Amino acid sequence: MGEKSNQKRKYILDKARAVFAEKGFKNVTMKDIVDACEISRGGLYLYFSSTEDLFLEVLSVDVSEDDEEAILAAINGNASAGDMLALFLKEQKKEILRKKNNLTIATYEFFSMRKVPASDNPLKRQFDTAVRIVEKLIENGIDTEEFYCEDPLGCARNLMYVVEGLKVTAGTIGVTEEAIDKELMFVLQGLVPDELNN
Amino acid sequence: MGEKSNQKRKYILDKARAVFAEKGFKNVTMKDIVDACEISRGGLYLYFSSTEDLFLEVLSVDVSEDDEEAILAAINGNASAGDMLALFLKEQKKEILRKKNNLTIATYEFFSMRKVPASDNPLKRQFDTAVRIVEKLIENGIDTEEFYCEDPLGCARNLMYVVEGLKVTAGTIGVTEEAIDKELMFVLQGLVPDELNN
Amino acid sequence: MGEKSNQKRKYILDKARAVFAEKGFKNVTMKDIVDACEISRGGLYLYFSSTEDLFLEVLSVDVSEDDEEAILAAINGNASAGDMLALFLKEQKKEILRKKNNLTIATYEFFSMRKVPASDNPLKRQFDTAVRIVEKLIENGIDTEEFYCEDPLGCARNLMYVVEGLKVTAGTIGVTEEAIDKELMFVLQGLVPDELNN
Amino acid sequence: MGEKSNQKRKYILDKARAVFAEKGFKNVTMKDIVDACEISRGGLYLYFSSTEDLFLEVLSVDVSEDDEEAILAAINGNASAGDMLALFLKEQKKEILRKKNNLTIATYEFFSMRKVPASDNPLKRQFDTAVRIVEKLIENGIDTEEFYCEDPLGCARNLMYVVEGLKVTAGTIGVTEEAIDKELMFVLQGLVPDELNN
DNA sequence: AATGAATGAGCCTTCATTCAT
DNA sequence: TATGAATGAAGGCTCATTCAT
Repeated sequence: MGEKSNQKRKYILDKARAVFAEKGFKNVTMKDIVDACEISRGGLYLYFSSTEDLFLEVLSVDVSEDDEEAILAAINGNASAGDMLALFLKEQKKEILRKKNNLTIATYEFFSMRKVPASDNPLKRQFDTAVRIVEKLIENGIDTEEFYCEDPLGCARNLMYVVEGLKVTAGTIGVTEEAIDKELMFVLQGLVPDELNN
Repeated sequence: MGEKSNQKRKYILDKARAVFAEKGFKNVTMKDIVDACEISRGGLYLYFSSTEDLFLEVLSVDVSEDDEEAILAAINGNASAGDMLALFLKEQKKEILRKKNNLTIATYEFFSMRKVPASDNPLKRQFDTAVRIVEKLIENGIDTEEFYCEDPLGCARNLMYVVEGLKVTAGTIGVTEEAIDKELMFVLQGLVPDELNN
Repeated sequence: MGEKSNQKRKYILDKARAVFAEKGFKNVTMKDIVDACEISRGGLYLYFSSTEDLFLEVLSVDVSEDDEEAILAAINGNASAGDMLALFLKEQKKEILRKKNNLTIATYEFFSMRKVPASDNPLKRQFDTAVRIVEKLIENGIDTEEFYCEDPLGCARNLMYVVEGLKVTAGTIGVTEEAIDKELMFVLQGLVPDELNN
Repeated sequence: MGEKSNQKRKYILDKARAVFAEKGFKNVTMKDIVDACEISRGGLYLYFSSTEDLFLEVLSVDVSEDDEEAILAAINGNASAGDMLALFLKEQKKEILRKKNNLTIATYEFFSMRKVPASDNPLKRQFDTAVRIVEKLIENGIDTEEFYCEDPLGCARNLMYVVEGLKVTAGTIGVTEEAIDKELMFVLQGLVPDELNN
């Protein structure tokens, strides 16, 4: 039972994610979810009591699944720092570009309305986690002399704000893959020791 | 009477701005505006026919008032490049921080839903304009040897993406003034000739 | 004053007639009238207090202007009975066919909703008047041996019910001019002495 | 449940019919229907999405139930032509007179507003069908020498236009049963061989 | 657990009517 | 007289939520 109902929860969250990604937050109705899941109205309420409830859960699944493992990989990894940072940025790029599965705007919509204490704010957790990962990677790179940087934390934060800016731009103005590459490259350039830049 | 009704339009737009700033775009109903303006339902429709209509007008007031003069200042200015860039960033900072009057999230919401041809997209125009201004300022700074930078355009873009990221973060997670300063400083640091950095 | 305002009343009624003819009764708003007359909202209310008021007046103008003179013509006329009946039917046909000026449907709409005492009902007055005219013409025709008919009143009523049927059909299904001719001819046929029919 | 919801559809259509009969088409709001049915606003929308939708369904129920069987009766009947025509007219009379259930005016209103291609126009179909039935009956009557008529089709059409005129008059001016009898009798009179008329 | 019909609150929009000028 | 901005009632429609089965 608990098992079965857990499976169904996951099933619903998965479908709901797609709906939020497509329509944002406010435009999504319980009916949209019901339709996407092909279950009954009453059925949905057995698992989730509102779109807010659903959205928060969708987000937390996202964070825990995606980023936790990234953290582990970053810390336990045995690849070179440069390679790992490249990998990390590739993931970010994929996230920026993915059309049909991007919760960015829905997330902005959602959190712009409610005053969530910072500690509970999954958005903040996600951002901070990413910064810490990048910082770690840069430090590793400095140790192996792949990178040069006087302020790894500042640099990590700079990178993540740029990523944030790109995400939002992608969802509104639109960005090309080339534009993203150019932007990320610009930041990375600052990490490479001068003699290697030429 | 054209005069009077024009005044009322402005009054409504002003109140509406505050509402959009507080609630974003999708969460705003005509009723919200009506309540904020303390006018009748029918009265509002005399001036604006939908929240979209309202929002676009609010935006266009914004753009024309703020940015045009900034462009002029940048081009005709006789202050030093560094001062002018500082001034520009101070404006951006004010924009990022203003709580009760920040349309960032509403704007993202709005434009994430419709496919506006890039050329018509005020968001894009605003962004591109800002980048050009910053690029120009950096180039001036290089001429006067205040700055050092090998890629003024890339640097300008980097700065504006960071600003974009900060705006969105301010509207969702929240940022402190110190955090903004730190972030902008980090970028500026990269512009200062090395010998001056110490 | 009285003179001037009387002129304006007529002007408004004339414009209103066209509007009712085009849109029926219920679909017409005071704004429609105001627009058609190119006067102000408040101005209209100085003359008429509702669309009902307007419509009733439009109708009574219609009746008095059109039919009264027809009555006179019928009674005082010196043309032959056959010619006069032909003339009368030509008028009816014009009425049935006129697209842009036909109050039939509006009238049905209007009177189907309110219980107007028969004596006040302009629709009834109009119908009865027409029947009396036709009856009179038939009787004249019998006197001059142009017509043969044992029941002039019955025949007149039959004719007018057919006209009524044609009007309504014209406004809903649509009828061609030929169809009207055929129908009216069929009725007239019954009035012509047998020997003349061949 | 398809069963149950079908029952409710019929229930609503039945109540709606009465409302349309009383108020015509344009004067009817969804709220009127809701009140008549004593269901909730939302509940009605579960079954019908507009008054147009409702009205068309009310009409189609009407047509299919009433007229189809009349056609069959007319063609397969074994009664005398005179009896059958009398029966047919009795039906028409009932239709003309029924107060609480007469869709005539509503139907006129409805179809006067939209341009329905003649072939799709149920009003036209109904009229044409009736004419054909009457024509057939007259022809039968001629065969059995009950009737005399040189133009059965013309005569049938004349009858139906009179019926149409009577319907509309009943819905607006009002007619008594006697008036209807008189009118129909007048038409029938023309069908009876002269020697029988005396 | 699951269903989906039903409810009613709430927003949208239009329009008759008023009223200060 | 004449204007037209302003109001508020009324009807349209959607949707979260409940509940009998």
